[in-house]
Amino acid sequence: MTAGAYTGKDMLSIKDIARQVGTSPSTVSRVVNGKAHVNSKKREQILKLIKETGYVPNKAARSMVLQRSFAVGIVVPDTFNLFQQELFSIIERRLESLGYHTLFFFTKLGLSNEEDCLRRLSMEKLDGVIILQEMHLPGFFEYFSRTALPVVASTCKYHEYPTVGVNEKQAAFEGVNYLISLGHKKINMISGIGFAFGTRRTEGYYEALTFNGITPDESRVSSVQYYTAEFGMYGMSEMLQKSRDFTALFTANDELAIGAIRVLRDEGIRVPEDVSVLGFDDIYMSNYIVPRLTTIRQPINEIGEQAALALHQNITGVPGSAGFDIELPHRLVIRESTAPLSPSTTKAAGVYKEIPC
Amino acid sequence: MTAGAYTGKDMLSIKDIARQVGTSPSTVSRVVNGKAHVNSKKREQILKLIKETGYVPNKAARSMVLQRSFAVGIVVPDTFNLFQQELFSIIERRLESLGYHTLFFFTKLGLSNEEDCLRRLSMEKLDGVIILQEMHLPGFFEYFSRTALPVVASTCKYHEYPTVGVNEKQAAFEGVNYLISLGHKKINMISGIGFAFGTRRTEGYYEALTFNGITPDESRVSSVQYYTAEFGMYGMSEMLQKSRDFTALFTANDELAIGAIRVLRDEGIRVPEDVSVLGFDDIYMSNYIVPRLTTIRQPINEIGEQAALALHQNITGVPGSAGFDIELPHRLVIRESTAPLSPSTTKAAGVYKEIPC
DNA sequence: ATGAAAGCGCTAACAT
DNA sequence: ATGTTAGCGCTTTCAT
Repeated sequence: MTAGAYTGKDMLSIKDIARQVGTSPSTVSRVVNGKAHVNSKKREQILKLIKETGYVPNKAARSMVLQRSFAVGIVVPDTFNLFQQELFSIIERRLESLGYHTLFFFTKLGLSNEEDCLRRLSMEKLDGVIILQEMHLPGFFEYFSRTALPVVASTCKYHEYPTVGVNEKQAAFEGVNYLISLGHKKINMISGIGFAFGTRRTEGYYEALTFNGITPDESRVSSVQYYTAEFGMYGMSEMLQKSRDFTALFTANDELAIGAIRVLRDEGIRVPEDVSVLGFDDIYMSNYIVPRLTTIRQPINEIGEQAALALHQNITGVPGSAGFDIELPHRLVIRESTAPLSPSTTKAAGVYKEIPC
Repeated sequence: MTAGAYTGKDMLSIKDIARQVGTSPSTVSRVVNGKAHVNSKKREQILKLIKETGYVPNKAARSMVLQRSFAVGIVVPDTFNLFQQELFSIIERRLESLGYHTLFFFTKLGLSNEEDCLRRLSMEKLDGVIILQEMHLPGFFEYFSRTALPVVASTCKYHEYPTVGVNEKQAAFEGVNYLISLGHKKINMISGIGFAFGTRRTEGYYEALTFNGITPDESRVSSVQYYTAEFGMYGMSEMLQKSRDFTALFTANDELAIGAIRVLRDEGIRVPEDVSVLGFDDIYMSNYIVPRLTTIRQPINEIGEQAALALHQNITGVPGSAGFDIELPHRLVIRESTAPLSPSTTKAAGVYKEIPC
């Protein structure tokens, strides 16, 4: 079998390097992997040749003997919202700097879709997995356990694996509490279905009301199918048809808020003069839209950073690093979409100071 | 060397399956790969066992003997804008359905960063590469040529490789032409540096002016560092300090437009009553912000679809498929951020009908 | 139709 | 310090 059989992938191997220097593959391997026990003159020589020829070790071969892939999987929902997209970018970069490749696993809701995802995931000998959505197929957990695969969840909780994120319920609680402190009592909420984060945020909403002696009213809460601006519009439209008797709105994420504001505007309802709107996440756009969105900020950089790091530590077995949940601080970012109840006020009052970004 | 040496990754191999069925690895391999020449009874038996045990072939091993990775790389700029993020998602999904994994390669501007990117890229025996930004390091092209790696560019042009996207210059031309048809003559532009797409769109702007007998004025054009809302704000602020004598603005992408509108608002300048704003890309958000953005739509789904498909065809060597640029139709989407020059008019006039999304 | 054997490029254990 | 050897899991001739 000669080289001619291949389609031009004339990549040179460790043997080629060894031969050209007049040494053995083992020595070259030692040099490539920065190991000791190699004559420094020979080392220089090899390094030089590697640079000249542009030799790079074949990952598949390495992967095979080392029994690892240098790749981590990241499981993301098919409904990949802006916050998750931003988070993914951060995690990906951090992982990359730690020497991993990131393999994407989009998953649609539904067991059969998850099955497909698991099948693909298990073909790779992944070094670890980061999860941005809860999976419901038992096979996942079985696979993770059986293969003792390091797993960390982020912005969601998955079995006993460590998770990094904010305390969403508490954050929502504080956000709604702020709305109440502004004088609002008739506070509606738009949430979504399918993911637990919507539920946790809704719980915070209910608790804040109860805590302040306001009787929660389920008819004030609407759950839409996806956490998108489009569905924020649907949710708001539907809500307005039922009743206009509310002065504030809390949405489970910023995209829903953006859609809701859109409908409010179209209906001639002013934000924040007539209705205050509070989002969650603080996606990049929230600071640029009209009106600038008041929202609960997740420290996305830290979350991504910590998630990547936690996984890395789990993979490399840093002692004492495994198994701990990391709760990062959220922050209420007060901008222009919320205002005191008083109908004459135009802007968010000076009681609360804007927290610098 | 017994199994106990491993860290719990007790994955079974093709040999295990073979032994349990009482046959040879070759036969199992044939079954797994759906090849002929295997007794149908034995085939069933093997298939059954595979399902029961959850056996999946080891990709690294396959990769090694097949001399391919089943992975395609996608090179994206470090400044990963919303349009590119959306496009990436689409491409990733399509590629996934074609049986590839997608490996991310973020690249910062600058030769040394590109070098690093190339080094990582060449470690994988990629089946192909999709490029969303021009690379300037000659090493890339050398590597692609030498290894005869299938490459397709999207939303950018790279050497002689096929590209899929819209005719940006023409699209910008038409957009600005629309602004002019609305009566605008004093049309400013905010573009960005670093990527050729900004240049192409700027060219279209200049040509439209010239075409309509308006003398281009370089002081009306400002180039900012990044194509983000934040820099759209910077660009607009700077512009306003120089002169308020313009009635329309064209931005090189939607995010710049969003930032520019933000500043206009803050300055009490109404959009579109005082200044019409036209974007480019039609990112998801553009249809939900206040005011809804008039913009030039790139058919993002088709672009992603075609890019993935073109690469796949190049990889599998579909005859006659290689080397052709695919130009997809753009479309001016008229929403609320543009209006006729007449200062009394509030909304985009009825001359142009809104094109349905 | 099936099995034996070679080999993909690399690393690690074992000699020397 | 360095080379030899075995083997990671798979596919693919080549026999049979």
